[in-house]
Amino acid sequence: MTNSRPLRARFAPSPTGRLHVGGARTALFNWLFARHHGGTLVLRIEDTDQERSTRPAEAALLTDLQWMGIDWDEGPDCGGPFGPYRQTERLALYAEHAARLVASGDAFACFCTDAELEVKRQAQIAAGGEPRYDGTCRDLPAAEVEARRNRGVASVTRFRVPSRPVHFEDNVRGRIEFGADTVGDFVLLRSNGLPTYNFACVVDDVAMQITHVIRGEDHLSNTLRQVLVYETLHFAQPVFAHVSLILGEDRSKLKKRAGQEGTYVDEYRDRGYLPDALVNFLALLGWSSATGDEVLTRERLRAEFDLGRVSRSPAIFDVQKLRWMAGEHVRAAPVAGLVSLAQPFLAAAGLPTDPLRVQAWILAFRDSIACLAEIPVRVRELLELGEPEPEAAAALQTPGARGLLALVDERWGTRTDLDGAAFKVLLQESGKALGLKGREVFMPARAALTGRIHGPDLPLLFDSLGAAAARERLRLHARGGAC
RNA sequence: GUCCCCAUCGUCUAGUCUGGCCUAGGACACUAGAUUUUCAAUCUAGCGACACGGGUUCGAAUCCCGUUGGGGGCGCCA
Repeated sequence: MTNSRPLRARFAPSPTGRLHVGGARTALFNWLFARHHGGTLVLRIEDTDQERSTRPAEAALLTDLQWMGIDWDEGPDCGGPFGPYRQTERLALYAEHAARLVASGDAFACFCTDAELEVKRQAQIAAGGEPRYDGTCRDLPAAEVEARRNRGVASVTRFRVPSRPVHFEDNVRGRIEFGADTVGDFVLLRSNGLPTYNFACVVDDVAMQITHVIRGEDHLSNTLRQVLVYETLHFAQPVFAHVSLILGEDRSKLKKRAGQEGTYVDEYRDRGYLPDALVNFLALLGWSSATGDEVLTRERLRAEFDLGRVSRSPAIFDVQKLRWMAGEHVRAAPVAGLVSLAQPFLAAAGLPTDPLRVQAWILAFRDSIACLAEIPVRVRELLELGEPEPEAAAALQTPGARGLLALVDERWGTRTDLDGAAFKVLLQESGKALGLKGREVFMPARAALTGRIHGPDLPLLFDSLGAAAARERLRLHARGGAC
């Protein structure tokens, strides 16, 4: 169902909690799609659940999206020609359409209570059937409706579901068909006057002239209901695209409830992952580049994104692969950028943040980290020199080790211009003078400097430590020094 | 239970629409080797999959049917 209207996509979260990776992926696909085609992206807040929606959650949502580099053209914060963009601020619109449906006989008042409905549902399930509204109030005479209203009995407005099969075209799945009578009459307006999701969603997508609805597969059966509403209201339907879900390691839907570690976007921000890395990883969950490449910049993602390459089967969120990809992005990032991103993490850990030192640390550790929160951990390990590990102690006991360190110290003399590269030269020359092999000179030096036998390149380590600290540690083990 | 969706290495996937180029390609992880002063990074190699059963066809991972398995929905949540 292509049309020539200008392309408008939307992301419509409910502000009921933190943004989780599934929602983030949906937002990302919409963003990628809109930006790829030069269309408009709308951010709509679906806050009709007053119990659970909060303003702080909404603010957090925007923060998370912005951190990911997902921007929108119309939304609650920036307005737009089809606002307002919070559903609770559009109630008159829903009421109006609901009234139209009631007037045409396509909707009716229902006085059943929650408790009554729940009992019926349980009975239907027990009887081995599908739980659904049984039509109790479907054909109440107008006078009876009036009478109950006058008595002050609470009511909801239900959609009179027509008894006919429904089908729609899905951009990633093809034709989807539902037989007649697969759903019962569903609620349009609650007793408190607020619309339900399936109603508000249709009214708004139409009012906001949305042309493409890209959302999770969990909405497939909602789309059935929504299409019914589109049809009876004679609204033009958008193109639907249902993206498969992201599953947890237990293969079940990644729920908003407290789940496994790493299911919320803010966790990645807090850990100092590069947003482009998360974006890259999420994009590859259910989509792939035609080139087969996997480590992709945001620009390439945007240039190559294509709904036709979105996969139908669900994907499990593989934290291990995300960590690898995050590391790739760290290695590809400009050092200056990493320095400023690392500074807050160092400051929070009470560590120095002067740019030159931070740069030395970045250079030393960037090959082995996935996120910036790992920097202070590594720096602390480096700065806090404890007892040498057994292997390091052994390296310091090798014949010539202490003599070497002493010679280095002696040749170092009063020079103050020593950096990592110069230190390496000094080491090598001293070793040569004593007839030592590469390993015999580097291992004792490493052991003296860090108390360990593994770690980054020695010159990088030297610069990370600073000449003064390095020399101090060297002298500790030079000649007959204590252990 | 019922409706809908899905089904390729442990995981993400290419290939499926437009059957043959697929004795199924890549990536993560894992294993081994190379390289390096060590670790990491990097490079090379190895391991490893078309869920099953029927069709259709000269030929099927690709099309059809069934089975099984997995997921999602079935709310005055979204």
